[in-house]
Amino acid sequence: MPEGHTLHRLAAQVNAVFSGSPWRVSSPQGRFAAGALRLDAEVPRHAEAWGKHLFVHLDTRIWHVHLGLYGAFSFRGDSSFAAPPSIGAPRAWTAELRPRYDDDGWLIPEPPQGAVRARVQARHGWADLRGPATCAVLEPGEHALILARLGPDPLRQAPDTSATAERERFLENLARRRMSIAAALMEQAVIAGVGNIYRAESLFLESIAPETPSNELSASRAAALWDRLSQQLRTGVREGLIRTLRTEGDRRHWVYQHQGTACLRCGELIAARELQGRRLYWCPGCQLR
DNA sequence: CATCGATGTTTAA
DNA sequence: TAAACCTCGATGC
Repeated sequence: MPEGHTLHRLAAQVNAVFSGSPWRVSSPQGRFAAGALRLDAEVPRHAEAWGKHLFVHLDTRIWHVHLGLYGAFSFRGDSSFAAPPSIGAPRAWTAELRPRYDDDGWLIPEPPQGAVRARVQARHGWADLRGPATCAVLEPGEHALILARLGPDPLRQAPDTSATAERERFLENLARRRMSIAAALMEQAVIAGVGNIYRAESLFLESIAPETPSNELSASRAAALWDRLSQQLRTGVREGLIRTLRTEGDRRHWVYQHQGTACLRCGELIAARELQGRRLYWCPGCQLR
């Protein structure tokens, strides 16, 4: 699940269950032992997402997490710990917890299962982080450096404000590149938070051929693409999954992972090919140059 | 038990 | 362009 919507959801969840109170941080796996010690000594104040990055601001330090392709947080706790089982890559379902408490009144967590890079505990529950691409305590200045390399994030813009500076930045970023629009949308410096599913689904719904050179897309179509992605990401945050297709059944996408089947709009067979190491999906009938 | 693939990114060649 | 990295669930023998 880790496209931008997942990280914004995760930030909200971390704020809901951790921000403002002391926590206990450990690294059962051991690979984040030194970092965990530094985080354990401070209070988490505020979590925020920028594109696919999560930052948790503590008193003086910042915890940086990037889930990569298959990282995930799993949450467990007693009835007052309101959290979904997992945010990130799909994880196995676990049985209901029988809460027991220590002498300080803190919930006693279960022994960690598998490779838990970081465990953060609150009084009534905890979260386990597995498989992140990045899990680090930032040095001064690193936060700003990471943000400087990110393009505009549609989820950090007020919705329904039509001509915004953020959207203008996106149009400028596209106009400056000769690569295909399909390649450009995956560049986090062009637009932050878009991944393989949103790329495929936004280009399909805007009827844009993926190989169209980024700088040949008209300003009006580029603006419509931003608005489309903005709306899709917002739906993703609201629903907790990527649904770009409204149907009665379980199908959630128009083209993503539907190669070889008939396009629901025009009947042409949906195509797929490898582009820079990722699968690209599109409808050759709807997405003409 | 082995292999593969996944909503990602960086580094090396 | 390819490989490396982070982890685990699904699939295949």
